[in-house]
Amino acid sequence: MRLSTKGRYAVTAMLDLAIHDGKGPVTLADISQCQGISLSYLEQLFAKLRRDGLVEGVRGPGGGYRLAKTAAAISIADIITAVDEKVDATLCEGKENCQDGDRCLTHELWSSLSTQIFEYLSAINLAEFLARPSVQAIIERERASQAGAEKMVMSS
Amino acid sequence: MRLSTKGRYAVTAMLDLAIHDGKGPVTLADISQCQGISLSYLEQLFAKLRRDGLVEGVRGPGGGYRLAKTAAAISIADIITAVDEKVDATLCEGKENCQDGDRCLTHELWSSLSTQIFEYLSAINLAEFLARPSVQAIIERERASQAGAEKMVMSS
DNA sequence: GTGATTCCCGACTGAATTGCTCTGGTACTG
DNA sequence: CAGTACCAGAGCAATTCAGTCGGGAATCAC
Repeated sequence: MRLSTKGRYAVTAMLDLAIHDGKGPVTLADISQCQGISLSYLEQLFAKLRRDGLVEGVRGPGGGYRLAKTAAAISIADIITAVDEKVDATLCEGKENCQDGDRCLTHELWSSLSTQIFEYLSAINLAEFLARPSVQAIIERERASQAGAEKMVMSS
Repeated sequence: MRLSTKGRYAVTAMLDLAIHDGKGPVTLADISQCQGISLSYLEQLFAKLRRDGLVEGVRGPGGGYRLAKTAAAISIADIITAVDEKVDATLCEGKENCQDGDRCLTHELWSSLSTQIFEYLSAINLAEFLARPSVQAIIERERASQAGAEKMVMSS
């Protein structure tokens, strides 16, 4: 269980998809431009998200990515474990029993804590997260600035 | 806020110190042997822990490290931030307002989540963690094997 | 069909970080 | 003073991060 910028990119992008859920797929180019990260790097992240069945791609013009499940069925933990391939490859994978016997605490103490963080993140799904007031405020602010830039779209 | 093996080493070592709290300092050589990591690496970690006022060293024979505060006054978050110097240096440090205006979710969504994890880890202190049944079970098992190896100590 | 758009896939790279070693100190105690 | 233990810094192999490049394959508009 790692918690790095890689996971942040993935979570933010997934939230982006969740917002546009039901309103057509979102292209990686848009996410790339908005988040300020390279398109190829995003492609690598989404390849993992796709392998884990979290998103599905729609090819061709007007295509992009959309959520493969409902927003409520995708947890933050799902996203992070998908991209941050968990390397809990501890030195002693359960077999070590600390046989020198003096003062020893094995990794079990840590994994106990790590599991709790994982369960905590598992309890948060995209739909619930988006419904939070603090998050809604950001989205509303986004929507306001989006209306201001609507002249660029010229379709609707 | 990162969550890697570095933090795990530190937390596990600090739990080790908390268990032996009041029973004399613990040497790094012991922790090094038991956790299976190098002594110099441990020294680096403990240098950071000491700089943050979490532990204090006792020099000379019979010396070692002990907690600088009570176990209840040290949270897991304290330990992790001490060794895992937080690099939440996001690209746009609050000033970016995502002005291309289309579909954009900034780092604020992530930091909202990151803050919650931090607060969650802040709420757990060493004393409370050690008092948990699952952790106590491990300690008791340790103590049993320690009694088995008591012949090596020959002092008590 | 043709071409444009978009996803898909793999390899490669420079920089940073991790985990660790080595060397040489300094402070304290018996 | 000799041994134990902390303190400090350079350095190093492996891994990861973030990104680049180049080429495919599916889909839609025409």
